Amino acid sequence: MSIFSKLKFKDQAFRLREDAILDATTSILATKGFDLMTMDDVANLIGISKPSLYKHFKSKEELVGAAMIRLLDGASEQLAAFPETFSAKDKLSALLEWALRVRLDGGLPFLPSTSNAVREMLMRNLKYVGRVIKLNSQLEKLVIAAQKNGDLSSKLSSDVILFSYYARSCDPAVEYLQRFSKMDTDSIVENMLRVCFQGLED
Amino acid sequence: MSIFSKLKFKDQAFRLREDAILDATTSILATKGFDLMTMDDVANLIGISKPSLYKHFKSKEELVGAAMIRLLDGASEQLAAFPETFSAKDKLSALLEWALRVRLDGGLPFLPSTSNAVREMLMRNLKYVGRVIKLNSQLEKLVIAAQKNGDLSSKLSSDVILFSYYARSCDPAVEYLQRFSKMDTDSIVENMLRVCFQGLED
DNA sequence: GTCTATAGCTGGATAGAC
DNA sequence: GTCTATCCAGCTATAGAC
Repeated sequence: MSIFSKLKFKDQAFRLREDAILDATTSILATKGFDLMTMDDVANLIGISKPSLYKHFKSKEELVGAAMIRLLDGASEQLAAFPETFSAKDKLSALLEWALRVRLDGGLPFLPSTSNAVREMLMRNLKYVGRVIKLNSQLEKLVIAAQKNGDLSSKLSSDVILFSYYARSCDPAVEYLQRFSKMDTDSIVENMLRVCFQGLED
Repeated sequence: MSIFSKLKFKDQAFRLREDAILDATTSILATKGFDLMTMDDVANLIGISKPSLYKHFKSKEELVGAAMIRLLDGASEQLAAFPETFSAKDKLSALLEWALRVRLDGGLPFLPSTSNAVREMLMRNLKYVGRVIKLNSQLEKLVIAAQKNGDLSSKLSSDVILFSYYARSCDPAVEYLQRFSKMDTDSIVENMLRVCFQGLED
């Protein structure tokens, strides 16, 4: 028992600390973005020194990659947990709602939407790319199924729908509404979903 | 004549060079973003030295501010040039189309959408803020008029519509479609406009 | 006004003591 | 594994020669 439990305990503590590091990283990424986030920021926020941080993640790229992977895994979990009674469009809507709430709660947007450099960096991270491909193929199937149902427009190609769907998960209108209007979280989410699926007309 | 024309000539050459600098700045901003754009990048692209660049713009912030101001002025010009036969919604649609085409042609997105730091920097630029306020008030009036017409939804607050409209002008789906699909510029614009106003359903 | 050269600073990453 | 101290590259901005 002794050795194994000790290892296990160490491993647990290690994982807990890594999770704390990723929490800090996520929070800073969400506010400052990749370029302005420094390793000192992360280390200071959790009260360790920079070299200690580098014992856990050997580069800034790897650290950010790990945070993004955790986010994608969260999305996959959500998707898997939706009841089978949900239609394809229900699932897409519910997942977008989850992503918007994560962001409104100080979390990350899915996509490094503006920065080519960040996207390219992530695309060199095989683990991350694997997660993206898996999630993307699931969502693509949902889009196509919803189009067959008539729940999403058949006048649009599935590419257009899928990319626009991704874009809504990191729509800057969310932050503008949070900052400049008096709307509460639920109203913002409700309105963003409506705009996504019904558009600005009607 | 001599003195005046000489001054005028110098002034003209100066303006031409400034325009070239702003073109270079715009192009680099569009690809690398603010944080990764260096003053060396700008100077090298137009073949002058960095100190010469600083003779024209006394800081990176001022340079980027000037580029953004020129962009906003372009938008205002467009808006003023639309025929009076256009409805409020026609104008909003045509202006969004113009913005999307500018971006597809390698230009800047309107908003520093992701980066708080860039937005805050711009908000310290009074000239820029003045342009934003002016354009915003024009667009707000158009939105409200279009809602009265029934051309835009009255179930949404004008804030939600306006912020979502801004967001569409820097929608990352544009770049994704340009990069990963085989669609041509006109099709991308057409689809983006449709998604903006009609949404993903229908 | 244009350049070369450099100051001054910041941030990613590491050496080496404990 | 943790820290202090430091290296080194790259960037903004400027001094000073021509």
